[in-house]
Amino acid sequence: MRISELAADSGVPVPTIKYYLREALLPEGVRSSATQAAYGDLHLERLRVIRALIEAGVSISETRRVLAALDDPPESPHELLGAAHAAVTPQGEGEVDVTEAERLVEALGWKPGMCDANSLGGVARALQGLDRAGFAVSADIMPVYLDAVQRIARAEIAGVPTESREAAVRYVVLGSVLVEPLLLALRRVAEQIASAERFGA
Amino acid sequence: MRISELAADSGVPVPTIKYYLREALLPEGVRSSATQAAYGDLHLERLRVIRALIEAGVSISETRRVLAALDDPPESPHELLGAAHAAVTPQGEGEVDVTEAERLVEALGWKPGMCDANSLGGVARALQGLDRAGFAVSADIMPVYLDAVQRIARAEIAGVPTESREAAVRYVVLGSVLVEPLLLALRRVAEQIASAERFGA
DNA sequence: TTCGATTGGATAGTACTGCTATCCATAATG
DNA sequence: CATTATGGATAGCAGTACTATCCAATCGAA
Repeated sequence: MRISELAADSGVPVPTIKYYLREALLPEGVRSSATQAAYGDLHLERLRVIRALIEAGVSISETRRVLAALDDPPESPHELLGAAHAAVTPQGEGEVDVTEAERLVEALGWKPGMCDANSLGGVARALQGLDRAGFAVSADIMPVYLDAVQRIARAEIAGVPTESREAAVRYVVLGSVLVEPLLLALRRVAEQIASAERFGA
Repeated sequence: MRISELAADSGVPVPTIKYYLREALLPEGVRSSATQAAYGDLHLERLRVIRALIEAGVSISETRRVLAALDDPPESPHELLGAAHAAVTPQGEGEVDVTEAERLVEALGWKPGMCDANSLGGVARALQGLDRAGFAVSADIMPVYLDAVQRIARAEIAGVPTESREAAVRYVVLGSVLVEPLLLALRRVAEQIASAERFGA
């Protein structure tokens, strides 16, 4: 497959594909001469993953890290999850106090060292953002959040396919990243429905 | 309070405050002369909300719409929620097929017209993104997602304060937007814990 | 009252991101 | 042999969130 066919099949313009090649999101094709390279179905598939990640709001550099995790799977699925999360979790600038976050996630069975520092920092930064806006999450609702994310996470992790490592890699990396917009969108719809139920349409 | 005090108290540099004034995120102070204006605690509070929204990844124009919803609350809390969601829901470029999304959210008690088209479109676009990446959400997990977001939404809507309209406005607008990073961060931590439980630390 | 500092207002510049356009020598193709 | 496509390089562009500079007016301390 030549680059123009790859562009036609994927719907991504040739200059953009060249850009992804430059940015090392897409591996180079097999060179057959100085002005020719052949691309295969793997390139097409990879291109679709790239587009999905970028449209989901993942930046180029994060996408590169996610793809690196896909290409170079660590030993255990657990480390893989960490790599995928590290690739995509926004790492905040300043220091944050994680003690509140630690206290919170103890309800999930958390113990020190059980998850990477940056993920915990993400919780801490989210709490900080709410706090600085003067918004307090009520004590009634936080347990609901914790219970809900625990149900989600357990079902997701229980569903990790074990027969093939490649399948597990795909599942964990894409699942943790690409499902985020789905969950947020579903929450919005659910809020509107619950609101209609309570306040009337 | 002068602009320099506002900057000192909020931690936001003066040129940035000027920028927010230009962008109409922050209302002007009370002018006492051609080169003097007084800012009050409302400005300080507003500034904190602006920073929280922007740090949560909300763009300037979305922030402006969220603040407009805060300032100009519609009749019912239900419409308010719609306004907040419309302000902050990314509206995709192309057309999407929402029939799959409709079918999905019927499990939440959804009926035609029960939520605004763009929120449903958000679900459809998220599904499309997953699909194009070749990632299928398993039939076992989707019900867990639906159940989890429904629990979350019901608890949130049940907690809407009714005694004061202003409190309800704050709750709905900030709650729907600023809690998003918290939920995503909690999910990541919960996934890591569930993963550690299943695969060993 | 004088003089440096501050303010509002305007305008322009910056850094970054995700492309997009153009050019070129080379090489495949009809 | 003329047309077209390719890889590679470089430059440009549009959008976003600031940041910097300048100015005349005015405040406020000496």
